[in-house]
Amino acid sequence: MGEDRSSRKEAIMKAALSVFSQHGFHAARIEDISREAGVGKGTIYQYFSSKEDLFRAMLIDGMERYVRILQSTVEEEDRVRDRIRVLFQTNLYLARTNSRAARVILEGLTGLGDEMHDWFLGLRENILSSLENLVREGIERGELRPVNPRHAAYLLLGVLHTLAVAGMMGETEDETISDMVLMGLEPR
Amino acid sequence: MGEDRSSRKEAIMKAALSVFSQHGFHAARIEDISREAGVGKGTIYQYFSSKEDLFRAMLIDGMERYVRILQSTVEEEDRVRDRIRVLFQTNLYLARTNSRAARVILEGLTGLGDEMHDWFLGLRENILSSLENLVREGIERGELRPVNPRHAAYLLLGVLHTLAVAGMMGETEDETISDMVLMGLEPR
Amino acid sequence: MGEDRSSRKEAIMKAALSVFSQHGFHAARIEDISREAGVGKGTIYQYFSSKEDLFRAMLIDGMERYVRILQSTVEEEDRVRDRIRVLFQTNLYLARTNSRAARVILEGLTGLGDEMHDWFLGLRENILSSLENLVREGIERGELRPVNPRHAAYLLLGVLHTLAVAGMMGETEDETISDMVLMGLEPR
Amino acid sequence: MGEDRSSRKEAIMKAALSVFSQHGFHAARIEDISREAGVGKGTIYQYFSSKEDLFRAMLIDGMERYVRILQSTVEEEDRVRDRIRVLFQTNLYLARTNSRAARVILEGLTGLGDEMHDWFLGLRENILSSLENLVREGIERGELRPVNPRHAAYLLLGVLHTLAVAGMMGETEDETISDMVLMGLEPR
DNA sequence: AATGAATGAGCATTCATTCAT
DNA sequence: TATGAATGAATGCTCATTCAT
Repeated sequence: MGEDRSSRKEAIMKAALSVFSQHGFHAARIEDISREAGVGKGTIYQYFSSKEDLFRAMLIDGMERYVRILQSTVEEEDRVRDRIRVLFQTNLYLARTNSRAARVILEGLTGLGDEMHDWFLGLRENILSSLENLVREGIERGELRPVNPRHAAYLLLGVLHTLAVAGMMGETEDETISDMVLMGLEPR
Repeated sequence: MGEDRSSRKEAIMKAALSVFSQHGFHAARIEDISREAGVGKGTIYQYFSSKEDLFRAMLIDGMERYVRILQSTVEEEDRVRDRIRVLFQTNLYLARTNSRAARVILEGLTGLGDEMHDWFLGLRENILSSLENLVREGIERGELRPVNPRHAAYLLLGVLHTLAVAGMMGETEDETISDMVLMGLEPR
Repeated sequence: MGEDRSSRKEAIMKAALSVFSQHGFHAARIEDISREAGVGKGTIYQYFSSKEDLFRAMLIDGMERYVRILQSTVEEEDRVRDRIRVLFQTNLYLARTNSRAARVILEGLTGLGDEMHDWFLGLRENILSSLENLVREGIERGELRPVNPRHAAYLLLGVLHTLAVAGMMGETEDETISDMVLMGLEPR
Repeated sequence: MGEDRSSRKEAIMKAALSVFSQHGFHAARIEDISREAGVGKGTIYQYFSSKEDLFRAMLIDGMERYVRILQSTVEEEDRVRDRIRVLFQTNLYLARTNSRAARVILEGLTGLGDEMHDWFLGLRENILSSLENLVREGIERGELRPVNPRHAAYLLLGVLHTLAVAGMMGETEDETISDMVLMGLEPR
């Protein structure tokens, strides 16, 4: 029964991602989400207190999945430079294959109240910390030039973002960009 | 008379920027814009055919101003590396001082039809070309390492975007990022 | 349940007839209809897709009721001349007692698109055919002079219309008109 | 100058007839009328106090023209039966060639206040009186059977109306109807 | 718990009318 | 007198949310 609840909630969130991605927050209709989820309209309100609440939950869930995928990918590599490289690649790949979702996530910040804004800043800070640690480790191992780790983390995040936008836009960049960035970071 | 028309239209667009920035497209109400512009509700429809038309006009106008400011700033510098540096600085400064506007512009891409999407891609392509030319010139002058100019342009745009988001978020990055990027591009 | 739906739809159409009759199509407000029907504004849109759709449905329903009443009245008489006489009488009676409804129905033809226009022509043709058959039967039975049945049907419809307008206007004609018409049709 | 005023007013009423005929009262826009009349929007309010006032004036003017044409046609004939015959013919012809105008006049009665309703009843009464006199004269001359003149007038008006609707609908009746009516009225 | 019929707040847009020029 | 830019009242329709079943 707890299973049922859980799976039903997930079905709704999945449908929400689909519908919000296609129409954006305001144009998406609760009824469409309920139909896509295969539940009644009222049922959604058993799991989420409002449309906005559902959007928040979906956004948070989506982002956390996204970050988790990136993390797991990174952990498979040993050398820091390879980690950065697969980070870029996977990021681009995900953005390409989920361009609609990526777009609605980018949109998600506006008009959704300070609570979300703060949550987003927190998530961003987490990612920056991870990247910072990655750079610091690279420096310690001698794989990267001794730059300011915080600033390098910003640079990496920026490129991640750019590649996401590029993927979203349907552009097919190869990995030369990451090479250039790494060149700026590598020793010598 | 042409002046009056013109100034009234500008007043409306200015008010639109303000209101759209605060609430986003859907939550913004025409009546609020008209009040802020100091005109009647109906007057807006003398200059713009719909809420969406007004939003589009405001977005295009805002972006063109933004790009024009960046261009004029760049032209004041002589060396390519300095141009890139002021480009980053000005971009960050503008994003910081117009964070609300920057946010609505970033949001602007979603859900506004293919016409806008195409216009945006066109603008993006223009900017990329300019950056590409900048890099090419830098390479010719020996100021930059002989990288693929197109890819370098992508990198630069990405950093511009990132800095804009950083500025938008109220973060106060210094210019170390641009230094790192430039290190990745500089000869040797 | 089907009952509930049905009765609610009927309540709305009844209220629509009342309100449209009082103010005409454009001046009638959906909110007034919903109030008179005792339902919420939105409920109307569960049963009818637009104000115009509601008007059409009401018009068609009203006309069909009207025609049905006339038909049932006619069928109670045996002789053709008596049928024509009760046709005129009932028509005048209905127009008198439903003058507002009659007016909005007469108005209904204007500005409602070709679909309605075609529907109306079809209804008119049906009525003309019935009248034509009535005249033909009268001729065969020797009750009427051998006139062109089609043209006689036109004449009868014309008088029906006139009497309807007269009834609508509150005038109280007696049946002398039908006598005159019948005189024009009777043998010899 | 008085001429100018007069001709300008006529131009506006002519344009009003055209535009009201095409769209009906509510859907017609003052601006379209002013454009078609070749005057400024405000100018209309120098001659008419409101849209409704203009509609009234146009309706009255149109009906009076209509009646005047019918009268002049009738006066050209000598025998009563021929007068009735040309009355039917001209009426049908006018309705055919001015079907749009005929339609808006038929529509005109609804929702325009009691003042118009009264005016219309008065006009109708005038026409009925004329027809009544015509019938009376026909009886005195022995051209018509000694029927109740008032009731015969009703019959004639009814046929006029029917023929008008038929003409409006684009139907092409010949004059058999008038023959039938006359048969009902002729002596013996 | 699940449903979906019912609800009504909310808003873009139109257009008759005014009035400064 | 003529104009048309400016105005804002008025209303059809949508859709998030509720609640009786």
